[in-house]
Amino acid sequence: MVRKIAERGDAIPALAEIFREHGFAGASLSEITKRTGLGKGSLYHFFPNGKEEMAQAVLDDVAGWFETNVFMPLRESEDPAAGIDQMFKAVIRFFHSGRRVCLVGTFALDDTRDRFASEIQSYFAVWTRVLAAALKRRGFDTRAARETAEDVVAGIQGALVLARAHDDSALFTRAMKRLHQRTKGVHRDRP
Amino acid sequence: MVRKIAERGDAIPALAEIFREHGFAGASLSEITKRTGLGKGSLYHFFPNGKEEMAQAVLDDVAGWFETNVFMPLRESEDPAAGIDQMFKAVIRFFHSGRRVCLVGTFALDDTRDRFASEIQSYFAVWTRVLAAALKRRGFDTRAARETAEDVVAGIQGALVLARAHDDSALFTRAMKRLHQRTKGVHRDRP
DNA sequence: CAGATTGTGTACCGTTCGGTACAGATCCTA
DNA sequence: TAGGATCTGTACCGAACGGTACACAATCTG
Repeated sequence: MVRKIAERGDAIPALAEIFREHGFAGASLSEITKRTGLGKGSLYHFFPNGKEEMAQAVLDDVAGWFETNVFMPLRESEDPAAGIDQMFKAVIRFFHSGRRVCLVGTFALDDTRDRFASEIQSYFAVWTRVLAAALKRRGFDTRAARETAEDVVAGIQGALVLARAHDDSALFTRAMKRLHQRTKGVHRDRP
Repeated sequence: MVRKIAERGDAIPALAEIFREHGFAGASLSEITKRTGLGKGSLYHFFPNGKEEMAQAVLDDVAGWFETNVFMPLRESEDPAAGIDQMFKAVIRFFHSGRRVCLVGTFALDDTRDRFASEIQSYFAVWTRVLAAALKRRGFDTRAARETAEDVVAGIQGALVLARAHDDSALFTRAMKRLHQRTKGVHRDRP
């Protein structure tokens, strides 16, 4: 009757999706048991601190994914342009071309932020910092690199909001293309 | 014992703030009664359909504010640059320099969007459209106007996310300055 | 195979949830 | 000042909430 198959990590993708869809407050235990396939017993065995610990685990998982697939390429690519290319590829893949929302952004907007302030803060801070460094290596001066990095990270978050508001993933990919272009230096709005 | 002072509209600013802070799911009736000062009786007298109707009223109110303070200036200013100036002034004021979150953006991100899909969609659609028209009048060609408008609206939403993540309103005002600059035409990232 | 460790289902806890019912207070109109 | 319309506090509802307790099953270790 009992399945011993489950590991803690197996639940995390489902948990992530639930928090993305409903936010922290809206993610109910009943939905969590349903979608993870884990009963309350297992859930509280793996996450003794309940929902908060589940969300924490998801945030860690996201941070790890970004570290590997976004930050590391930005830091370690010999050619900074290649690192930035990889960043955009990874972002488009991770957010399912705008059909998937940013969990950290969602948490940042409501009072959930207070529970996970440092994780949320560092997610964006690290992203902005490593992107700015890559832009600098690419020839941007310090100030322009920092500003452009901020604009790009904000632009991605904003594009996710708009894409979801319009239920239009093409909007997202178009926005990514333009942001990518901006990382290449002088940019004209009026051709 | 009973105060007859209350009008439906009096509750809306408090309701808006509550939904901004907690999202739709997280906004509990107990907090709503506390912060509006209205008992359940009054609340359900003014909003027979409960929370959903309260949120609807708040969305209408926001739409009205933007119509007056953002969209109308963009549409009707003789000088489109002046209209855009007014837009940024209004946005900075409305969002309290980034200390206040966008209610519509918050709703857009989680499953609350499904309840208010058309209101959310049209908020962003109208904004983008009237801004693009102003940019066109300012000399942008059709395509650049549309793209820049999309980038600016997304940029504002993203800046709100980042400002709140970092609890840093200066980040928001800086971002607004740069977005404003972009509405003035050719733009350089690498000076 | 014994015994600890790990994982799981179920019943249950008190609390809070959104929402309803309704008597009565207050206000508006005439 | 009468009487209807509008507003409000309170008591209450069933359901769902997050979380706990615990017996027991599966697995791992020796």
